[in-house]
Amino acid sequence: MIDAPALRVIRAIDTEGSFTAAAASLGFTQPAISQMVRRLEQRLGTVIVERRGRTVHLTEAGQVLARHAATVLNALDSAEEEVAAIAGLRAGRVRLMAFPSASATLVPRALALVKARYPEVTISFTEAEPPESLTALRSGDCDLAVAFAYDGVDVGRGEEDLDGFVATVLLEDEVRLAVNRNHRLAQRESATLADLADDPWIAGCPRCRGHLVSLCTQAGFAPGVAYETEDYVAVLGLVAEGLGVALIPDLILRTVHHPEVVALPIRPGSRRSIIAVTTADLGRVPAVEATMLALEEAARVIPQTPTCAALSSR
Amino acid sequence: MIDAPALRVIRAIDTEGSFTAAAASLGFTQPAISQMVRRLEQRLGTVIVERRGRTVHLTEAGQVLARHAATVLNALDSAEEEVAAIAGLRAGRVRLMAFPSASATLVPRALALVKARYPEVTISFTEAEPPESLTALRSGDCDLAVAFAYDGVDVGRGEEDLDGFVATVLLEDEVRLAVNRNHRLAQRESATLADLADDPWIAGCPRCRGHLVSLCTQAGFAPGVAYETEDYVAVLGLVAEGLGVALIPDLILRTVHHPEVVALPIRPGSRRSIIAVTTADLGRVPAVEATMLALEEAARVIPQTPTCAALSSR
DNA sequence: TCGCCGCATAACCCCCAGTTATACAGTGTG
DNA sequence: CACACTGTATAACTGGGGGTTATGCGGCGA
Repeated sequence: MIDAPALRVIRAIDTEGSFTAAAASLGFTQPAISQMVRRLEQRLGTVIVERRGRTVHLTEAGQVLARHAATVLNALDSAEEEVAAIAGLRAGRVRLMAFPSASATLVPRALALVKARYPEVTISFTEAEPPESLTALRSGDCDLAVAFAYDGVDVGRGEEDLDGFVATVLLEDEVRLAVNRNHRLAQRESATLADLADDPWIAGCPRCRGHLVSLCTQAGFAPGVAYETEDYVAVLGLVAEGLGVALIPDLILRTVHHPEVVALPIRPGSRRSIIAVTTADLGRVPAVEATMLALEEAARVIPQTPTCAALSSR
Repeated sequence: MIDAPALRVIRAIDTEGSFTAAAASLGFTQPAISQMVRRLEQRLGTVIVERRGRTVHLTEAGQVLARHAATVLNALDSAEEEVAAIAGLRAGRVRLMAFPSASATLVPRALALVKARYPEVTISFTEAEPPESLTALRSGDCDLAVAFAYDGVDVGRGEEDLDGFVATVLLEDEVRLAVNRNHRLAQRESATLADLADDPWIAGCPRCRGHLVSLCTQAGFAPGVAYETEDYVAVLGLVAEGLGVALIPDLILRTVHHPEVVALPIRPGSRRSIIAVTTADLGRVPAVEATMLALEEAARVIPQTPTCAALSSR
């Protein structure tokens, strides 16, 4: 019935005082205005402008329209501006979730990068292990998740999508064996899991434990899990006390050092991929995209751990 | 860029939860919604809805649009409603101007009629003699004027328009001669102006005075104007005191009676037309039109004064 | 009285926004 | 595990709304 262009015309007529001037101010020709007014009048069933000789004036109905025109056009303008701000990274919000050990270096660095480039973009950050973060992503409570996948089993690898998600590999994280420095294997250059078939094991998060069991099974034994904790600092503490051995991603060992603990490469090598996950649509939201790029950039600064191949050729 | 239909669609998607449901609720087909969203997205340069499997959700930008959609659509709705109210005579304002003696019966009756039929229509009323009321009409300060025209000389007659105005004759008002009941002509059935060439005259408003002079000139003399007042009650008072004679419209004599005053028909008869004047555009404004009709109806209740022809045949 | 300025109208035309038809993807269920 | 159901995306087509140019007409000022 009434549309925005019509209101713009009404407003222009009101302020300019003539059809011709209104047309000029809107970039139209004069007949366009005449027709627009006529259409609107016969649609509304009442006169909205009073043609008095060479000048035109709004009738009461026209003034009603002009009054509401301000509201409507202002709202449209601010909507457009706000969306443009989001599109232009002058605004926007990203709900980021990452697993605890990514929170240590990768995420803070990426957050800093985004904040430096786009100060108006706000990123809310929640720690969560991959299963929860992916659930949150699925349910719409999260825009971008930093997760990890062990050796391509847990979730898809590379640029592939998992369950409709889009995942980008940020970096590869070599899994190492953590033993007490007095452990019988502490001086070795590397170890196989079979060497530790009888040691008590300390398991991390459920997925990590799953990975541990899987690797040990491949090595021909079932690990005796003596302790279980999601906190890697605690894991290191347990190892430091000589209470057991553990598999710990290299990324953790770079941030949490412990003098009593020695980290050995394992053979065959095992890695986890640290990935950024989002949906195809959210990946195209500017703020999310920018955060994604910042994560990739932050990951690039952290040197990749030597690959299994490079390790064995040493 | 952003238009009202698009906002309607966004809102529907938000509330309905799917394109199909939104389409159904708006009476569109599903592809229409798909295309609309796509268009909007590429126009705005950002993603608006996140397609997650079988369900869709608004992104941050989409939520911004949905939020403003409420403002815009509400404003449009209320604008439409207000205009419809004006068009349907459930609202509206008429600025009416009438000359003093019309205010006595004609206008009050018309106002009452309008108020009874359309209680929500408000009529503001200002007394003004024809020249001022027509000026106000021309300048936009008045929507409808009740004026008078002496014998088709002052302003156009009948349905003709004067200066782009539209005039409708409400009633014909016979001009009579008012004399003191002791006047030498008081017992006559009628009089000619020539009979009163030597009497002192009492003149009314400027236009009335003009008319008096014009009639007397036709009768071959120049009237001696002893008193001049715009107030017809005062005119009658002067006549009652025997201070002079006056020409007074019949309409006045019907409302203001004075025992000392006798009103005689004059020969040749002279009348003034009481007309309702507005512009072509304003005449199509429902409230103005309704008031105009009410004026005509009110005039019909007041019996026409006998015409000059009927009088002379008596 | 003439000329300029501004609105109205007619004829034309293009593009946008719908429609139908159909393919494709995700999600439960036998 | 496959199938059916439900929902979105895409393609091709079509109609009409809304703009343009050209022209007429009326009011206002010099």
